[in-house]
Amino acid sequence: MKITLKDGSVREYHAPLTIYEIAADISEGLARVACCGSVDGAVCDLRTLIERDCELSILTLSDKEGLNALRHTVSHIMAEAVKSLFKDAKIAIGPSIENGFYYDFEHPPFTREDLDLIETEMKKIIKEGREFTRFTLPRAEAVKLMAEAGEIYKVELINDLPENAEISFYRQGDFVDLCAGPHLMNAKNIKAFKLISSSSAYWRGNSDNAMLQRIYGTAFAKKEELNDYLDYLEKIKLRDHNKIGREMELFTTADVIGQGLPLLMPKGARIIQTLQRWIEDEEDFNRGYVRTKTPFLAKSDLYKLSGHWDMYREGMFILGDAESEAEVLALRPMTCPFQYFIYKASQKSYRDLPIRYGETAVLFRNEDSGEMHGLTRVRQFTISEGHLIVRPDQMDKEFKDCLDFARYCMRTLGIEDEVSFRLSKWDPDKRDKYIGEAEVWEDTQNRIRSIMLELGIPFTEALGEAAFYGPKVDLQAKNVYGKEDTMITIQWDAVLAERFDLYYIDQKGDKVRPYIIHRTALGCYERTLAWLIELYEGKFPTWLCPEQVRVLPISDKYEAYAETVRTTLHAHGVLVTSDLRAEKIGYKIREARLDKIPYLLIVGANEEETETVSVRSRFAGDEGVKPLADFIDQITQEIRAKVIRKEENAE
RNA sequence: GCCGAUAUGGCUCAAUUGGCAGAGCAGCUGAUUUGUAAUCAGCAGGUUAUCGGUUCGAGUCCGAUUAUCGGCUCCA
Repeated sequence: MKITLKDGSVREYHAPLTIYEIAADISEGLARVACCGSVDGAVCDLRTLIERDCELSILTLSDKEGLNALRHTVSHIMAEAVKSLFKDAKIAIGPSIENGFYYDFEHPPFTREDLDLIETEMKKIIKEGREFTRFTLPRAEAVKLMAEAGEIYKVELINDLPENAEISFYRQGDFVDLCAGPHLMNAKNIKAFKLISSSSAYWRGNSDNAMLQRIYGTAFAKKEELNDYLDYLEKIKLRDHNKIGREMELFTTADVIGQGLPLLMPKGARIIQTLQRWIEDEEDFNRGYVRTKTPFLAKSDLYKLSGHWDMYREGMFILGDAESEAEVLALRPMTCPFQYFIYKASQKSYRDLPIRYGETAVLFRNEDSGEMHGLTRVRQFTISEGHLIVRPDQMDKEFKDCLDFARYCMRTLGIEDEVSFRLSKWDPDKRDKYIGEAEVWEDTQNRIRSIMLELGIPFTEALGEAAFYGPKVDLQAKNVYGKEDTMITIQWDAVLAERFDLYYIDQKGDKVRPYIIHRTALGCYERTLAWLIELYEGKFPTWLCPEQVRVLPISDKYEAYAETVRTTLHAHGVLVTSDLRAEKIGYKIREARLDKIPYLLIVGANEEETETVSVRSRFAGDEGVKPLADFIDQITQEIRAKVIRKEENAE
């Protein structure tokens, strides 16, 4: 057989060999660092027997797949350690994940002390240099092996494997685990690992199932890489919007007000106001939107019509008892049906379309109590919501325009590279979660996919992430902890027009159903603010800054000019605060307190002493909306002139 | 909703086996006039999240509630 290697060279063997043996044949050093292989592009265990011609890469710790194999192996060693320390623990699953690995156990909650014990035990195991061996069993014997060991979760996994699946196990010492691999040959190569945290997780991610205990850990090729990662985890917490957003007095919460109901303080409200004015102006003056203002609540009848009553009732705040009262009101979890009734208020011609309704809408969603988090997950939020009522022939263009708008917003905020696009599809196996015909779903998803491809936007596809009425494009962003949230969503709805009996009159005089696009421009302002805080570490672009200039008076004479300085800046729309205290502390300006303010205006008694100091060198996104940098310089000149003039008059 | 943890001045944290709630920073007042992470002195600031219990006595022990955090599940 002929084996083509990564570098293009070809090796010939006459008998079947494992990947490990081939690696050893290439060089002993390669065999030592080999973690797994890639056969014709598919990741394989080193123990895989190669029997035919193929393209083979030997993957090491410098490959992503190799590092994953290492982490997966460490997770097995952790399971072994847990089993040897806590005999009653039952093992569930333990994969490698983005920055490490985890393993789920049936066991009472682990404490940090438990984790330290487990770590010590793992080091012992690694020092002993366990060999990892692989074997397979027929289904019946596999079930028997795991059942006898009392591993009920493994039995369930085996029973759920497809008919023809190979059932493989890995053994290290006395520890045997059902596993598809790949794994390292030996524990010797594990140089750097750390158990990070433990928490609970449902078996198979289903909240109806048993609650298991998950231990998260990570592993790297080298100690330094591990330490760098741990440092990074510490450092990243300093950007947490929930921490610095409160410190910066952008928002706060109060026990008596309730969970998920943050209070935006003057500075936070100012940022959101700036964003909101920008979006509304952009929509109304540049993108052909018309504004609506609709009620915060409606009768349950409306939500029954929209489908929310059946599909989303748990998520709504219902006022009154729906069981005993004939009619109850509910706070709105979205704006869609309200805007549909604005459309329906008069008969529309094909000439009227597309109609683009925009509303800065306050929405209410009754999230489960454990879900609330800072500004990213709240029970009341404000969204740049819009619904476009569109003729079928206009649909592609309008959808593209919505995408363009979303990208324009990201670009203006200077964070275009921070978002990823996701085509969120329905799950055909869960028909009860969706309304509408299967063909319509498939057809719509295909159309969105081709639009994305045509625009050359890289995207991923996600099953079961669609809205109940249609597939969508989501712009996803990660928070400092790596958790992903949807910032912006653009949804293609081919079914609700029917439900609400929306139509227009076409050229022939017939009634035709329009399509609907549900979309946000910036998503919801609270979440977007949270995300901006984290990305900019609170050091916002000047145009977004709630405090753009701080005046630091350094002269006793300043009092006389305070009014001049303030009114001049205000007249130019600059947000300015003055720190009269600075007068007393003289020149001692503490950077720690000022690094989130773009400009300091140091005002002295004369020209030499009056100047702006730019604390930061670069302001991402400033070009996008309002170039304040030059502007401030210009104003400074103006103020200097006034200050000097006033001084002359006084004399 | 589920599992775990936490809750002491504006912030960060002390308070021994249950025994007088304390410090630094921030704030205020005065002094200092010095160009970017800390000048000096003084003052003020807390019903220890809330409610209840045990006790001669509770920040500390017990229970409930509320909120916050880390996850799971769910979602913009």
